[in-house]
Amino acid sequence: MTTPKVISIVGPTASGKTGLGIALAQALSARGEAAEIINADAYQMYRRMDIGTAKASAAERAAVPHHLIDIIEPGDTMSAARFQKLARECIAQLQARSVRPILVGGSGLYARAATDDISFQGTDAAVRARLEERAESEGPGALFAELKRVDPAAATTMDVHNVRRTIRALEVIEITGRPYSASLPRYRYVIPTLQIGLDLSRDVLDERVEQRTELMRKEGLVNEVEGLRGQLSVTAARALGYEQILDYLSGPLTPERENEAFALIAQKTKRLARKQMGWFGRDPRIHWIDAMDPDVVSTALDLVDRADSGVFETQDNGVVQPIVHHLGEVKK
RNA sequence: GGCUCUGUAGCUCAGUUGGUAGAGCGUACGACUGAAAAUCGUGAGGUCAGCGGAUCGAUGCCGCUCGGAGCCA
Repeated sequence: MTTPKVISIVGPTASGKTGLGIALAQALSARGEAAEIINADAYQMYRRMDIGTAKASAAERAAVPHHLIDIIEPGDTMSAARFQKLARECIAQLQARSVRPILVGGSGLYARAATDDISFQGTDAAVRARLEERAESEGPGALFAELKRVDPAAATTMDVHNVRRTIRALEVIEITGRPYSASLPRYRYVIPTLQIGLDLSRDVLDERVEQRTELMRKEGLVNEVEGLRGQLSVTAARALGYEQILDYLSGPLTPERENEAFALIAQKTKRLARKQMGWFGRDPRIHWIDAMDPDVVSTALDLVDRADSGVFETQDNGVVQPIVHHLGEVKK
């Protein structure tokens, strides 16, 4: 018998990924197959950032083991490359114990880093610092012009104003001596995986986002952020929800400003959901199921069985047309 | 009731010494490999509150109407 496929649950924020992951793990173990969860959500890796990142509750985590949650301090920074290493080690360890890994997370790049044919090229603080300095002194145009000269293919996938990505591309070229464009990722699994996407219409999603934002407020997001003030890394301070509350806390604490902060969080969360829909909607290998379906778990279980039997192999190699789904559909 | 200010994109506002308008945010669509809840690109959207007047021509000038804000009574 071959190793069962890794399950990766993806989809926009507030679509129910956490709940489905846990329910699926329980359903699998109910029929004698051990399964545990690996978090693939960039911000749930930070300790003490609980409410705003919508982590699984203590009870849920007691019911099914979770990995890669609460692994760094709020002052630290995660990266896709570091996550890739951690996630692959974790997958290997679980599989060695005959436990099926269920990846759960909405950070598209992270989910792909775990299972796809992507290799990160390393980084060099000195090289990066020099490039950043040049961007300051010579302007982003000069750097982009250089990228265009040394790696025209890479230059076409970005923009003059995107300094961050331009710097990264030049850094990789300098470190490896090869074009940045030589190592672009493809939609190809390196670890056999079944991706399950949770799909739902925009109006339902928007409503769920609003409810969840309100819930975060009631659960004490403001207090949580207040307790973390001054301890957050640049990255952690940009987390959705945290950035807005930090801004609120830096001014007069009026009810009006608090309302505005939460309205902004809901608005930006909806935008994040749309971005995630776009990112995941592009991957032809994802098998979409209706998040509102009362039988999501059995539908997902059925997908797992079919994936294990190999019927998706052709499609998951990107040969077949993507499955029809209604991600991004605007209800008339 | 009187005086002053004010009404421009979904929101906050620029602007035109009269030649039918812009920005930021939002929104839609898109790119994306070491911060990815990041970073960045493109587009849609406005009878410039309404009506009338003078003008070759009004969003801009004049008058009235309607709606805001403030001051004085």
